[in-house]
Amino acid sequence: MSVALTTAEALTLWHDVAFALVRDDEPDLSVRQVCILLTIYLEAPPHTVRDLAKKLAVTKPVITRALDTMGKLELVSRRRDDKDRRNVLIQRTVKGALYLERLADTIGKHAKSL
Amino acid sequence: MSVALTTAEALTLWHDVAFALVRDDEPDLSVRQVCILLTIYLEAPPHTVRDLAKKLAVTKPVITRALDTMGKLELVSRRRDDKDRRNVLIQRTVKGALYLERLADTIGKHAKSL
DNA sequence: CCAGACTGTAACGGCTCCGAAACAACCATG
DNA sequence: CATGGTTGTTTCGGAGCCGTTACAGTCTGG
Repeated sequence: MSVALTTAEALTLWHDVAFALVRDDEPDLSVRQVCILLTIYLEAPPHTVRDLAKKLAVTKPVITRALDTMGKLELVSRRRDDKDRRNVLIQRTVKGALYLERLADTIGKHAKSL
Repeated sequence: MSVALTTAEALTLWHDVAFALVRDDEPDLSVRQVCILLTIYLEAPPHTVRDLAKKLAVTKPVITRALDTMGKLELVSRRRDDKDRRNVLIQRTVKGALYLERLADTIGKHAKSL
């Protein structure tokens, strides 16, 4: 699928979704955090801190802290890798999946009404 | 125009754009700030602090501070209203227009390659 | 078995943001 | 004019995120 958007359409879409996120009750995630969350849910597992840091071109502590916060929100969970106990495997959660489904809904709804 | 997106498409689009924003050299704007900036550029002037606060359902200091930061980045400028000197009129700038044009490009590019 | 390389994490300092409340400048109505 | 209501801003305390650096646990190859 290929979608052509005018400048105004693209900006209106972005505005509407950002607006929905701000008005939402959910605590605001930073752009970085959303990016991390989406990477976890869109790309195939397994995900480690190192891999995510490399993919997003940020330092490892950024990933650790983002996992801390999103872990508290139960959008994501962590587990030690039994094969190599240095590794931490990042896993999806039901809440995280629902959160992103709602986000996709919001985006889709506003794209449809452009 | 009406654009239908699957869940995966919507999330991929959001991820790609967020990723581009994170990797960008520009200082990251928060979701709130982008929302304010887009409101200023998409809706018809004049814009006042009070109006923006009401539209986005945030307190006035949030707007003031966002204007401070974005003002430093020259994405937006302020001027006293001569008709009513209590008011501050928020104005667009060349840099701000260019910033949003680039954002629209990024969105459009990734929408096209869905 | 142990030195070195690799994991993820904690600690530090700096910056930004937030909401509530207090504030200063300004208008308008009597 | 004075007073009450309007505007935007500042201040305060608290919280979050960031990058750098330093750390603790784990593997691995000689």
